[in-house]
Amino acid sequence: MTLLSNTNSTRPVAAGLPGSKAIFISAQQDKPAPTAQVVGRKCGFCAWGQCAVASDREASAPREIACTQFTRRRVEKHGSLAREGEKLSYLYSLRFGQMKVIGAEHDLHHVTGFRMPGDLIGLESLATGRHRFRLLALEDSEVCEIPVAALKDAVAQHPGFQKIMLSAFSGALDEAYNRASILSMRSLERRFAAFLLWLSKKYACIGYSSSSFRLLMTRADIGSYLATSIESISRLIARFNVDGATRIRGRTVDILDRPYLEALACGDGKLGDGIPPVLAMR
Amino acid sequence: MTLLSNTNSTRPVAAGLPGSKAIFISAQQDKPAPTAQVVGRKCGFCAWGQCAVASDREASAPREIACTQFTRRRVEKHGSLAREGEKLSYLYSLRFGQMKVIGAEHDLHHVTGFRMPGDLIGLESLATGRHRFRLLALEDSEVCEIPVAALKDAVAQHPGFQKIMLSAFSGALDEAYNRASILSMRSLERRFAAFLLWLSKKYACIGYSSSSFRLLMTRADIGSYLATSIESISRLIARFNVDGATRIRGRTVDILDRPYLEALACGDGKLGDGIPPVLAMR
DNA sequence: CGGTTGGTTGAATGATCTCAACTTGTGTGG
DNA sequence: CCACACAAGTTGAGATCATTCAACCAACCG
Repeated sequence: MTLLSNTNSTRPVAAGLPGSKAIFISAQQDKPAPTAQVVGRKCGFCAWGQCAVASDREASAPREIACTQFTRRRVEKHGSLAREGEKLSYLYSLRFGQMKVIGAEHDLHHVTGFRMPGDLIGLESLATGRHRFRLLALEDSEVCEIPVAALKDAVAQHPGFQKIMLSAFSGALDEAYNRASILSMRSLERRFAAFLLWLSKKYACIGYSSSSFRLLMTRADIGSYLATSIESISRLIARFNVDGATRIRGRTVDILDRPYLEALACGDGKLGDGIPPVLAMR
Repeated sequence: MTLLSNTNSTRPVAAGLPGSKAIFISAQQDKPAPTAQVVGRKCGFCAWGQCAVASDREASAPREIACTQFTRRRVEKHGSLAREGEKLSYLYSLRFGQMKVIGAEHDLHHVTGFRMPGDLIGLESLATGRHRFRLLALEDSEVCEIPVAALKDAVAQHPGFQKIMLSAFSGALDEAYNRASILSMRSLERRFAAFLLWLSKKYACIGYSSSSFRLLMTRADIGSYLATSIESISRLIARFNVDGATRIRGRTVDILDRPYLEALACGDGKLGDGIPPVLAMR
C-alpha cells in the first residue's frame, strides 16, 4: 500500500508509451540497427517486485507492484536527471537510454560511471539523502521514479524486499569495485581493454550484441573514466584497430578479437559478470 | 533471540580480555606510543545494537545485544582471517588491529583496501555468500564473529537494523568510491597525498593522532593499493620529506604540512569523511 | 654470522601527457 | 539542402613522469 500511494502514473513529462519496445526503438534513432533488439522488458524495479514475490512466497508481498505504478520521467540527451547535492527524493530505474555519472570529487567534472538500461540509480546517495553525483543523459532516456520514502516502507514491511535491496547494494558495490579494479591496472592498454569488455557485457545483458555496439559517450568521457587523456584514448583506439583487436570508427565499435582483449584485461577479464544490479537476483 | 543464539562467548582462540583498553595496548606492541589512546570503545557491532535501540525506540529491539554475545577471534600478524572463495559464515567487526584486503582480480595479489578498528568486514561478500577477498592481518588483531544467518534474522525482525545495514552498506560503497577516486588521480603525488590523508582521517576516527602514526603496511602494500611500484613510493616519500610536507622515517609518519597535502589531493581532499561504516550513524 | 625481507637510490628506458595543428562530424539557420 | 560554425576526434613532436633493472643499505631472525 505504501508503494502504491503514488498512483498518478502519468505526468506531463512522463506520457510514456504502453509498449516498451516501441519506446526503445524511437529513443535510439541514431543507432544503426543494433544486432539484437530488446523486446518488452519490464523495468528494473518491476523485476524487483516480481522477485520479491517469487523468492519470498509471502502472500502479503505486493504483487501489484508494477512499473506503471511509478511515475516515469523523460530526460533528453544532455539533460540532467540529478545534480550533486540535491535532495534524494527518488531512486531511478533506468528504462531506456544511457547516463553518465559525474563526480565533483577532485576534478569538478570527473566521469565516475555509466548507467545502462535496467540499472538502479542513486543507491550510493541513499544514506546521506543527498545526491552524491550528477547524472547526465547520454541520449534521450526514461526512468521510473521510485520514491525513497515508499521504498523504505516497503522494505520494512515486506521482508522479501530485503533480499532485493541486498542484491541491489551488492551490485552497486560490485560496480564500484570493478571501477577500482580497472583503474588499478597499470597500463592504459589494459584499462581500455577492460573497459571495452565491460561495455560489451553490459550490452549483452540488455539483449544487444556484445561485439557490435555504439559508444554513446565521447572520448573525453572515456578518458575521464579511465583517468587518462583524450589523445591517449584516440591513439589506443588506433593501435587496437591496426592490431586487429577491434574496428572502432567514430563511435561504432566492433570487437574482432575478444580473446586478445581478455588476455590484455588480464586472464579471464574478471570484472564481475556485468549483470545489472536489479536483474542479478533472478 | 535469534541473535542471542550464539551464546558461547569464549572459544579456545577467543579468550578475549574483558577490558578493551588493555587489549589495545598489548596488541600494538610495535607501535611507539601513539599520541592518543583509545579508551574502552565498544566494537562496531555493539554500536550497531545500541543504535538500533536508540533510533528505533522499539521495546522489542535486542537491547541485550552486546559484544560479548559474539565469539571473538584472534588473528595473529600475517595470519589470514579469510581466503577468497571461502564460504561466508560471519561478518567480522574489527575490534583491534589492522587488516589488508587482497583481491585476486588481475594481479593475484592486489591490495584492494585496508581495514581499521571499528570497520565491518565482509559486506561485499554478503550477496554471493562467498568471500570475495583474502583478509590478512597487518598486526595481531581481534574480531567479533557475527553469524550471517543470525544477522539476517535480526534485520528481518527488527526494523531498526535496516537503517544500520543501510548505513553499513553505504559506508562500504563510500570506501569503494574513495578508492576509485584516489586511483583516478593522474599523478602519483596526488594519489599518495590522498592516501596519507585518508589514513590520517581513519586514525583520527579511532581516537589516534591524525598527524603522527605508524604505517603497518609495507611499501609494497601501499604501492599495490595505489597501483604503482615500490620504488615510486619510496621516492615519493623522499620528496615529501624534503618538501617538508611529511617526516616519514621507516614506518613512522608525521604529517607536517597538511594544507600542502590537501592542496595536492585536490581542493579539500574530498574523500568522504573517513568515518567507519558502523559508527557513521551515531 | 649469514640469510632474508624490507627499504632506498641511481640510471636508462619507455609510456603517457601536453601543446598544437589539423581533420572530421554534427547541428543550426538561412 | 547547403553553408557555416562549433564540437569531437585524430595525429605529431617534445617534454615529463613513472617503471624497470640494478646495486646497495638496514633491520631482523634463526
